[in-house]
Order: sequence, then structure tokens, then C-alpha cells
Amino acid sequence: MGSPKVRNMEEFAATIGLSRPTVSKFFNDPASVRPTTRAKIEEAMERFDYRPNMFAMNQNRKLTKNVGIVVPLLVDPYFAEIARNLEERCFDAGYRPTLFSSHGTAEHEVEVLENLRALKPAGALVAPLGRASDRAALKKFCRDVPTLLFDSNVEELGIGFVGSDNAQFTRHITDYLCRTGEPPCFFEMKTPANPNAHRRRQSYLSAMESFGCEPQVVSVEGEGWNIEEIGRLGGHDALERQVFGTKTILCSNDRLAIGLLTACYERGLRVGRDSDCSIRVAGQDGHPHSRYTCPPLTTIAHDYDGVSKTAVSRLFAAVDGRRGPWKSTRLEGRLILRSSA
Amino acid sequence: MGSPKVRNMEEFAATIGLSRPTVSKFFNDPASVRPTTRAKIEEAMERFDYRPNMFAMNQNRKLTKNVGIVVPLLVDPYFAEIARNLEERCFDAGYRPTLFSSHGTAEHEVEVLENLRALKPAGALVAPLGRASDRAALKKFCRDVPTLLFDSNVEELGIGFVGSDNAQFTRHITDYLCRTGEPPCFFEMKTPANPNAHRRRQSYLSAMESFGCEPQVVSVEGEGWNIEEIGRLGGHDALERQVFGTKTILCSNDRLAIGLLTACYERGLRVGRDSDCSIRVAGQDGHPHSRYTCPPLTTIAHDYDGVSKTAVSRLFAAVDGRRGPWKSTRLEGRLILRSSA
DNA sequence: GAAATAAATTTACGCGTGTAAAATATTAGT
DNA sequence: ACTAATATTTTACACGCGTAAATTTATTTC
Repeated sequence: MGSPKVRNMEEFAATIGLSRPTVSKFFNDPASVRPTTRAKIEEAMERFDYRPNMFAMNQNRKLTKNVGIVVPLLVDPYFAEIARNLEERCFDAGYRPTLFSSHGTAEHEVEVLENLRALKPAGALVAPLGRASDRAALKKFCRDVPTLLFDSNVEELGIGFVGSDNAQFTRHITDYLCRTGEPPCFFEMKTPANPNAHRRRQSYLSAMESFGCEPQVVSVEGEGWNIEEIGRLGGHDALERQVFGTKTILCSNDRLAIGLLTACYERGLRVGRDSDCSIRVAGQDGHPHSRYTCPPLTTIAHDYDGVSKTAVSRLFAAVDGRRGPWKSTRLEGRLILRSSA
Repeated sequence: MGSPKVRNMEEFAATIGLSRPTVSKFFNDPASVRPTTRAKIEEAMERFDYRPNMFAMNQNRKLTKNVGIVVPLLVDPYFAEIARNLEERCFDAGYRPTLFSSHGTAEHEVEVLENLRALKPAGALVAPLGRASDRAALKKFCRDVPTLLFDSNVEELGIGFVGSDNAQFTRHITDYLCRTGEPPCFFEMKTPANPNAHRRRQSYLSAMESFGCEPQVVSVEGEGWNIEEIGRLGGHDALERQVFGTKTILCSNDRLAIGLLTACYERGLRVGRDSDCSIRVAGQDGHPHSRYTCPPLTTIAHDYDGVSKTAVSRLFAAVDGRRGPWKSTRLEGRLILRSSA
């Protein structure tokens, strides 16, 4: 208990009778010092529970083990989940991940990038805000640190992009909906924060066209990230005014679908594919919560593991010098059939 | 565009013809330098977009504006939400919040605390893991940096504790359930990760006793943080074996309730307080998603704003030297009546 | 306009660490 | 036991910045 406070590596080294650089070498690689000194250091670590200052370490280090992970918003379980997945993989690869959230605004995004740069990261995994992102700041960051973009692509920045094939997502689920019933109407936000939304709408339009169906898009008002509520209110409005031309609704994303499901519930509409149901609702994303809606939401899920695995391995390849040309990888989604559609 | 790279404050100051400390003073307080030099610096900031290294700044600073926020798990929307709330308040107060997640394990928790300490924070807001936490490490941390505990209390550490009055939560909602129908059965995890769960069970037991009702607790198996699934599986099992003695079920938390709701749905049980419903389900927490379950979940919500406001103001009071004796504040929950119970 | 005073700036050192080059200790070979 | 080769440790400087004390410059007073 009576651990005398050892404030820095200098003092710590002194208590053992070694010089600081020797101890520094030990922390960098315990096998690089003589077994006897190593034992002495390890013994001292028990007595004084000293640990080197992570930030001072990285200050003057040539190659750090830091990896920055930036997501637009942590309160969205989708980002929280993929961030957790990425963090774990970095950690297992011997790197030290640090998570940042842009809080949904471009100002925070550039600030976060600036702070991240100060960490001298070996690399970064960033999911940009998209439309709203400060292109110049992002570009400058990518020029300085090996960066792999994920979730949403912005130009051809960094070492590459890994994300989902949104076009395939929408085409696939639209196809499923067409083959199992009425062609779907597309339910989306008028001004979505995420650029993937545009790609999904485009894909819906072209898919419908190729199936020889008449596309129909319902865009609801609403700003910000409280997407479930936007879906609920917009759903009520659309249902009230009967602007859905069909009984099948494909939502631009799961959070919107969750809100719409609630609107349906509140209006006493039975949702599902059974004959006694009056409406079918499908989402897109494979949101952690989609399993627990009622009825459970039919959706097309991101390949979380595939995306994070590919992203991390490609980043580390670049960090290790095996940097190829800029490359974009878009993974296909997996259709999750549940009872909502 | 042709911004010549300025690597550090020294180089930046040189381009203006000033010494570094002057520029340092400027960044610390722009009003502390002569208006003419201030203009020169600001002009140079435009040309070379230089920003000081945040971590180097804090290295030798007497009082930083850093505030560490530690939560057990970011994938839980409850923690994500309260963390966001706290971050915003810190930011608005002129502080620089940094968010850390313990990833649900004690090892990560001590590591996170250690890294946080290296940031030389002015203060910290930490939600400990609870039972699993490394007491000694937490104690040592609290001794060194002004720390306010939130969500779950561990001994009387730091400058105080701010959280919810779990006893009141359970008593209040138990009271409501008793007065509006059958007394509830308590549905919980056998080995919950969060210590608040124990308090809630105790409160349920004493509340039932004081109402003169026979308490009944159903504890389900399951480790880890995939609580919805634990609730769903445990719910199926309990429903199958008919171990719920009543038609009213109070869950230890909302995530468990969400899982139970899904189990009910899958078994074709109508949930709600209407006469045609066979079961009532209530949760506790006011989880961001509880609004969107179906039926919408009756629950008792944390006073998110109250907790974060109190936590932040008390921390800053202590940071500013106005540190009173250790104090615990437990805020009451707000009953949210929805149709599930 | 010189002296006194106030304000701004610079000098010099410190924070806790990494790292190349120099010095020292250890081991191998004879 | 002695020298050469090698492994280990130390010396010396670097990183990007804060800050007290000393110095310079600007402002006020008479």
C-alpha cells in the first residue's frame, strides 16, 4: 500500500539504479534488455505501480501504435457498434485505438481531426459526415496520416474506402419486395445527413425501372439525427394524407423504419406479410435494434464484420508500407427476412 | 492553397517575427497580447493554418481545461446518450471533454483511467463498471484527480456521486403497477453487470412488503451485455415454464423489457393494460428506444438532464476550489406511462 | 522631454518521454 | 588471461509546448 509516488520514468529508473533510457527501452520491448535488468524492472513495477505517460511517449516517437477512429455520431447504435468492432480489431492487432465522435457537425469534425493529428497516429479510420464535411480539412488530414475512409466515401481521399454497397442493398431488397408482393414505395428524409441516402434513392429508382415498375418516393421533412421521430411524424403525415401509393414501404434506413413502425402501431395498422396485415415495411442497415421491433423488421444488414475486418487489414497493410493504389471496396448486404415484410 | 507546412509553434512564430512564448500567450488568451500583434498572429493563422498540439500544450500546463468522461460501454444507448449530454455541457462551459469507454471490463477500465490521468485533466466524470471495478485503481485515481462518480456509486470515492435514486425508481413504478392492477413480478438477470440492479431488486422487495404483497423474483441466466437477447430468451423460458406468478412484470431495466416484449410478441401474447391484453410489462431507465417498442414501453426515466447538469456543475465547483464534503445526490425518476403497462 | 510606471515580449528552464551515437559491460575465442 | 566481437547501458539531444523571471517597449506623469 505504501507505494511512494513515482512521478515519472526518471524517478522510477532511479529507484532501481538504472538510467531512464534503459527503462524506456524496456517499455518499448521488454526483451530488449538483459533478463536480470528486466526482472529488476518488473519487480519495481509491482512495488511502485508506475506506468509511462502515453501522450509523452507518443510525442517524440517515430512510429506510434495509435490508431484514430472517427465516427459522425456515437449515439447512433450503428456507429457505436461498428466503432466497437473496429476498436477491438485494432486492439487485437497490437494497436491502441482512440475513438472520436464528430457530434454530427463539420466544426467538430475538423476539430476532432486536428486533435487526432496531435496524437501522431500510425493511421486513422474515419467515417466522414459526408455532404457536410469540410473537404479541405479532410484532404489535408489524409495527406498527413494514412487514412482509410469507411461508411461513406468522400472523393478519392486517403488510402481507400471500405463500406457497404448501397446500390446493391437497395436493389436486392427492392427485388425481394417486388417478387413477394406489391412493388415498394420509397420512404426517406428530404434532407438526409448521410450521403448514402442519395445512393439508395438512386438505386431504388433504377431498380424499379429495370423491373418495369413505377417508382414512387415519399420524402419527409425533418433535420438532425432524431431519425426515429422524424420517421414517426413523417409516417403519420404520409399515412394520414395517403400519399403512399402502395402497401409496401421500403425505408431509406432502419431508424426511419422504426419510427414508421411506431406510427403504424399508433394508427392500428397491422404490419407484416400475412394476409391480415395491411402494410409491409422494410428497412436498410441491419440496425442492432431491428431484431426487437414489432413486428421484427425485415432489413438488409451491413456486413459489420466484413467491413471492419477489411478496413483494419487494409489500413495496417498501408501502415506497414504495403500501400497499393487507392481502392474502394463495397461489401454486399445480407437480406434479413423477418415478419415485417 | 500553397500553405507552407508549419510544423510547430516555433516555426509559426518565426514567420511573423515573434518569439514562441508570445504566440503561446496568444493561444492561451488572445486578449493578453497587443492588438497589433494579435492581428498579425490572426492573419498568419489564415495563411498557414496552424493549430497548436493539444497534447503538448497540456503536458506542462498547470491547469488544463481537459475533462475526462468514462462510461462502461458506449454501445449501450443509455450511456451514449448521457455521455453526449455531459460532453455538451463541458464544452459549453469552456472545457474540452474526452470520452472513454471501458468496454465492459475492469482491465480496460484501469487502462482508461491511466491514460486519462496522462491527460492531466482538471477533473473527471466517471461511471464505474460497478461490482467488477478495480477498487484500488479507482481509489488511487480519485486521490489524484477531482472525480465525480455518476450512474453507479462505488464506496465514497472522489468528490461525490450523482445518479438516479434507484430505490425510488422501483418503489414508484411498483406502486403504480400495484395501484392499477395486479402486483408485479420482478424480472432480472441473475448476474447483472451493473450494481444498480441489486438496489432495484431490494427496493422491489421492500416496496412489495410495505404494500402487503407477496414479492416474486424471476432471475434469468446470461452473461455479458447483450441484454435484449438475454431478456428475450429468459422471457421465453419463463413464459414457457409459467414461472411468472402474475400477469404484470416489472423488468429490472428497459433492455431486458425490450427482450421480454419480443418474447411476448413471438408467443402471440398481447401486452398492455387493455382488457384484451394478457400481460403487462414495464421497464426502468427511460431508454432512448423505449418510445419505439410495441407497445410503447411504460418505464421510469432517468433525469438525464438533471443528472448531467448536477454532475457537471458539481465537478466544476470542485475544480474551481469550492469543494465541499463528499456528497451523494440521487435524482428521482419520472414515470412515463405508455401502453405496455 | 526625462523619469516613473505599466504593458508586452523574450530568455531560460521545465514537462515526460523517444532515440541515435558514444561508452561500457559481457561473452567468445584462443 | 587477454583481445576481439557483441550486447547493453548511458550520454546528449529532440519533441511541442507552458510559465516564471528578466528584459525590452510603450504609456503616463510632471
